[in-house]
Amino acid sequence: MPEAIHSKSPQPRVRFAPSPTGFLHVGSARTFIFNWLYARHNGGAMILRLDDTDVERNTQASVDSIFEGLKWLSLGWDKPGWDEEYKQSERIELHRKTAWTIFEKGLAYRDFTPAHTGDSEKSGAQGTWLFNPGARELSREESDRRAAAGELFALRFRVPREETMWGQPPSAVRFAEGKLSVHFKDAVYGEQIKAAADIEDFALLRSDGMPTYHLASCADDADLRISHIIRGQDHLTNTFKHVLIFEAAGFTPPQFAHLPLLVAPDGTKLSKRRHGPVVSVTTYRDAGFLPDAFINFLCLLGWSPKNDRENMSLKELTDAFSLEGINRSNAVVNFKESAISTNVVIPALSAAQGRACPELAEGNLLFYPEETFDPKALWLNAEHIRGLPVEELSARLLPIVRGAGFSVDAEKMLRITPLIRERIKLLRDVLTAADFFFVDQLPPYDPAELIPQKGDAAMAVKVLARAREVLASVEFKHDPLDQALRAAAQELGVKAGQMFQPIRVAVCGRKNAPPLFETLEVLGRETTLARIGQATQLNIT
RNA sequence: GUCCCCGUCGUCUAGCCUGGCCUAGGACAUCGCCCUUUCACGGCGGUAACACGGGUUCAAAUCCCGUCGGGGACGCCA
Repeated sequence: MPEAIHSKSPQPRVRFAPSPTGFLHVGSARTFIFNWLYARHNGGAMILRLDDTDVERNTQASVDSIFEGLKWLSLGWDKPGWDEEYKQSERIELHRKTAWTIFEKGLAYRDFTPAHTGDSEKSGAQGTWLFNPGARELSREESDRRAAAGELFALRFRVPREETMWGQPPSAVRFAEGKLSVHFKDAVYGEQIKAAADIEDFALLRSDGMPTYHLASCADDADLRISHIIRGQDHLTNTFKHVLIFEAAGFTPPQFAHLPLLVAPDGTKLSKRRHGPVVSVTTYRDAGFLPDAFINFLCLLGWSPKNDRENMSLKELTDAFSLEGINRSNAVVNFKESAISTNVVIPALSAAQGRACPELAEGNLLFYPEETFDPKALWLNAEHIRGLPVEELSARLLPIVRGAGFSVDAEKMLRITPLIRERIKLLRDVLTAADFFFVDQLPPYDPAELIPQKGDAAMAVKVLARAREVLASVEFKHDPLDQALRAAAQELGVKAGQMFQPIRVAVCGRKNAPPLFETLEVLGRETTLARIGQATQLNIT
């Protein structure tokens, strides 16, 4: 895609800047989606940048996981290119340059105080700390001398403490009623004001010379000419610091839009550590969510088109999206807390199928029960599944069926698909909804299931015997089957339902299944007769 | 602790800015009925919310103040 954006251009440039310290979770995914939607709706550009300045915690596995998640979403991005990203770790010189520019203006200073040893780490309740005593007042000469002598220091931002500090204060810094304050306007949360006395002298460079997140982020956003920063609300208070950095470095701060947080049912924000794979994007993928359904679901958390529309395509979402539709209160992703710990029960699936699935039986695959997912996400996914053309749905189902160890050809799958389309919420449900189409031998079932409603064992035997005769000669097409079986029911003096039930159980191995005639049609005469034959051998009581 | 943000059915939300049309609308979930060869889909209906307390006003979910509750940020992490 050609670089056609000028700095004065009205076209927005947004970015998604995850830090690779874990898998991509649903909260980050939503941030990505909102940025993408904003860019697409306004004909702007979307940039991907890895904020990887934390060498301690970054892992390649995280990078891979993030890409895996984004790839599944299939939305893509514009810069630096598809499957490419900016890496903060490769732009450190730019960050340093920005820091020293601020320093030269006298808006940052060297702090030679040794780094915190980490004893008061957990408390997080320092509250009133603003700067280390003595560090701020150090003369430039003294500062230069100690630095030249090789003393370690952190570079700190000199947050304005008195009116005269900034010679010509930018509009973001105001003085009123004896108090200095920092201002910015958030597209979602409105006018934001914070007293400078409540902002500590945060670090720009660490004593090892590495930039901090605040510095790197702002320097990059300015350099990449980001016009709108759309991110989680957990950054709302940090934004005052960012505004200060932008102004001190001589940049115009971009527009900000903070998103309400996605929280767990207990109200706390989603955490990779606490909630684990339950909040991972790949978990949704593996369970059989359609990317567009997942996107649709996430969009509805914290944003509304305000017209009661819920089931929306990507195109509709793009057309409808606007920052004005974002609300301010946190949204709960309604998974069951119990799902967090019940994620290693794959044998249950095989058992339900009554068949050993080579891969699954190993017990290595994780299985997430339905409660892992928000009911609304499940419903939306089912809606999207029903909205898919049969060919496409079938093509998506095929690899799942094969992956579970069954062999089906595409043609048969295409005939099965319409029969289960309205009966599955997740793509993986194909394994439990259509299993009897795939196996040669039906798993054992309770013979009592063969007994029809308001009937007895004798009726089941009678029905099965007659069905066998009828099905031996009738054409295996919906209408002829329908007529023949109904006629047989009448002959036997049983209700249609009482006729169909034993047959259904005999061929499907259970009571709940797709419509009978369509099922028989796909199964074919041979399999049908074999299964009914087997049923008649059972001891029905 | 300090600062910031938020508070409408169980959940996601509309309404709030520009008070009256709100005896608060929709969706999911849940319950019941209908359709029906089972299940599902679909249709119809039910239960269910303006956190609380004061103001302002003829009139407040909507405006103001307070209380309580929840969340977030306060690091040489991001």
